[in-house]
Amino acid sequence: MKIGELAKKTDCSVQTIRYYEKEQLLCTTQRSDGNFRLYDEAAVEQLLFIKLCRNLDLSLSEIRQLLTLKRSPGAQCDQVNRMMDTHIQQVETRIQELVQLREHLKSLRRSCSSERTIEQCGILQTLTTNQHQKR
Amino acid sequence: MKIGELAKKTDCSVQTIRYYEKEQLLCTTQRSDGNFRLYDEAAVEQLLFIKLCRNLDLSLSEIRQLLTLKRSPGAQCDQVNRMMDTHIQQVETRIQELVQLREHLKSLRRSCSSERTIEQCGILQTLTTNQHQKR
DNA sequence: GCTTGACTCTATAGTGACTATAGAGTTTAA
DNA sequence: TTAAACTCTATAGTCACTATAGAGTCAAGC
Ligand SMILES: [Zn+2]
Ligand SMILES: [Zn+2]
Ligand SMILES: [Zn+2]
Ligand SMILES: [Zn+2]
Repeated sequence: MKIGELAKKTDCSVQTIRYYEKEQLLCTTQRSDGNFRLYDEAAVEQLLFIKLCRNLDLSLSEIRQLLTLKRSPGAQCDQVNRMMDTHIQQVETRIQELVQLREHLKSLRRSCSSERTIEQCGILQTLTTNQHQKR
Repeated sequence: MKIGELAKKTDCSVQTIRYYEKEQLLCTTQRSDGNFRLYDEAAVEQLLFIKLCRNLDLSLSEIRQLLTLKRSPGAQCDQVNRMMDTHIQQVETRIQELVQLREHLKSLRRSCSSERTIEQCGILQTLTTNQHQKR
């Protein structure tokens, strides 16, 4: 199948597929006489695997590592598990940061009502006067 | 003061300051004889304002809008408030996405223990076999 | 055989918010 | 005077794409 069909089957843009090839995540083994990329079912599966990993927010470099590991079936799981643990930890950290940010934003938002002018704006005042608290 | 001193005072890198100038967030009004940028206390305050906004994850474009608003003190607060509300909503959405992602990652992680080989890896199996569930 | 349209190719630039160079010029202190 | 420390501009890199431009390929219909 040609790249357009692979794109449709995997719900992935044609440019993205070519980008993954450039990034060594998906190699095109065959080309047609007219130099068109040709793919088989294994390519569909590999691309779907990549998509699932991207949905888990794994980076392309992490996915590349996973694909390499998949090709050495005798190896131990440690590396996969460590990657997952690190990844989960990063997501956890980001959630905590965002929760704090949300509370900060909400309290800032409470310092202003719509009827005011910019001059009296609690939000801008807070953001500005904080700067003068040098002690 | 020169750019290095401004950088130290605001805990901001020299390149970032120059970048903000290029992005019209901080204009350099004066230059020395040797073409060095010169700043005053107002620049320190503006840069600190920008930093506070960045800590709130506001985009440079949003900060540019806030700076413009700050310069028209008679205007109403609506625009500021709308920006904050939108921003809070986006943070909220992102938190929910990440919480779901975390749960997904955790359940995936539970499908494997370190003693296994890649061949038996529950994580890789889940990511791979999902692809065959075409119905 | 020819045209039209849909597809594909490569190469390049853009996104956002920086960071990191290279290669030049300026200032300051010893 | 010379060395170090600073500054200047311009350019490229980061990440995971997305969007062009300009060319070539292919299949159907006339
Ligand atoms: Zn990761
Ligand atoms: Zn306000
Ligand atoms: Zn925003
Ligand atoms: Zn495993």
